[in-house]
Amino acid sequence: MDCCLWESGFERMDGGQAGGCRRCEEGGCGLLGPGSFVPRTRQLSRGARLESGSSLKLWTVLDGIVALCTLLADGRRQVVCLSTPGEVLCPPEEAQGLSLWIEALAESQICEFDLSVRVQSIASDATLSAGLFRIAREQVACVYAHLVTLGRLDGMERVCLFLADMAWRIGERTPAGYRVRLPLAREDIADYLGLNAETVSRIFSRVKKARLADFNSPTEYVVRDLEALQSRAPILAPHGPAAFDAENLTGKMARKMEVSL
Amino acid sequence: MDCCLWESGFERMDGGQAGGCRRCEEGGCGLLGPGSFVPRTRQLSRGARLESGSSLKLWTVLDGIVALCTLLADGRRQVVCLSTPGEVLCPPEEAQGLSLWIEALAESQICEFDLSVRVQSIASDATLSAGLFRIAREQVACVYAHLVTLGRLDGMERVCLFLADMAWRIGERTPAGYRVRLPLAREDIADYLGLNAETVSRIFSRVKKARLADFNSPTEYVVRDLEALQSRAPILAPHGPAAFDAENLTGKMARKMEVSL
DNA sequence: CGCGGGCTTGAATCCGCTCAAGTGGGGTGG
DNA sequence: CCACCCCACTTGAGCGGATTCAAGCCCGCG
Repeated sequence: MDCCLWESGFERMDGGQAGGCRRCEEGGCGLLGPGSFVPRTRQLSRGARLESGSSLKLWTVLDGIVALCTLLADGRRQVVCLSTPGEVLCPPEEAQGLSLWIEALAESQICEFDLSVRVQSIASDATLSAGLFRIAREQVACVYAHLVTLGRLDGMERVCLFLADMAWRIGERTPAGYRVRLPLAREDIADYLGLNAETVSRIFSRVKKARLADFNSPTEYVVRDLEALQSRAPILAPHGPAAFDAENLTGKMARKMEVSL
Repeated sequence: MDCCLWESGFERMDGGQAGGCRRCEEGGCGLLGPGSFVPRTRQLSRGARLESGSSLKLWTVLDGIVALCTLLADGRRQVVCLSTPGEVLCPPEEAQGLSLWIEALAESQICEFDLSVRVQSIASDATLSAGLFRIAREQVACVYAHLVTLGRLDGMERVCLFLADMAWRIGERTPAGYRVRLPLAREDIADYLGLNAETVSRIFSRVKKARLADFNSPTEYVVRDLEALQSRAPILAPHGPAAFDAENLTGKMARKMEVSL
């Protein structure tokens, strides 16, 4: 089953001939090329889990939102990273005795490639392994930023960064600003930010009071001034600048980077 | 300059013929093979920094201890990862606008490879890029564990995990237990653990009082019962099980992993 | 209409931080 | 050799932010 065939909403790269879809262009389908690996799409309902088991797998999120999760013995949970449509995941099976899994936080579709079926290809195909290296490298940079967030930012900063990041990733631009439909529960957000659900809720109220975002409902907010929100955190939103249109943003980014030195 | 020639203490893999040293066997020299890249050893005194700039570089720590650091605009610092002798580093230049650098936390020696000088090799050499993928992947697993530490463990747990991890990495086994010469300042430990120096000091005192470790001086401690120390944290020490002799540890690890599910 | 789950808000507690004072060991200069 | 200094570390007091526990609210659903 080809991920592009799964739903007609996903455009094929070449009009339907070879494998690969636009959503995967930068990810699985783009990297693995047409034909050599067989992708498989999966529909995940909220709470559903995927584990790579002992095999090396690669996933591209097509729709929804998924988390890479882990759980401690006493039930404490940590969301290690959040992935939104278009992003590629290739997580290790476990990290130092902590088992990891992919969990859908909302109804999601995901495209799966099992690389283990052709292990030699990985060792002998330079393009493929260079691509995997690139993916792993991006993941490293992303986790570093999140690690700094958990290690050094306070609650307000974490939440503002999260809201700005989500606006960039899944917000839709409207005349009133960025409108974001948040498909996450407070608990999920808390587990991502290293806080607890009540604290997240309280901080959302403060954000609202400070007019940094308007919450129309528990699952939707609008950001009028994304930069004001972003500037509340001393780190750039992980997915910000790339998704932003060029304008003078590069200059702004350079300035921020300078400051952060 | 070949890293093995730098100091006679580092044994060559093949008795001196081709490049590569034992310390690098699993890292730079082992991966890059003799001859194709020229390693360069550097002596770093405490506080010295290395930056990859725009080029892709790979470092193997030969001696001492180095940190991958970042700094926020207001001076908050976070140590993203700590590397001890034998470990390989290939960090991105920056993570979401946060610039990263390698900083020696004690007198250190490090072996550097500049991969940019032969960019095509990376794209066309499958063995090389597969090796880089493996390195990046290990780094991802390591950072995930640290991220969970910062997100969900309290001070005591973080410190116990740190002390156990260091015992495994740089402790020497003596009849009295593991003796560890800690070449780090309290501030550095704090920046690694997302705490502050005073808190680290206070928790060290608690650890001492609880007889989990004896501090002979601010820079040396002895752990009698490594397992007792380790069990204070609900995560395995990042570098623990591998450095531990086999005995029944695999069984214990399996049990822990089960529980953590 | 009642139920339940997720969200919000409040009160009390606890943990880590800030600020500040005190201690100890290594190094320098007299 | 000793006195002194300096810096890192330790320890204490008070504060503030996040958690816990608990109550109340909102909304969808049976």
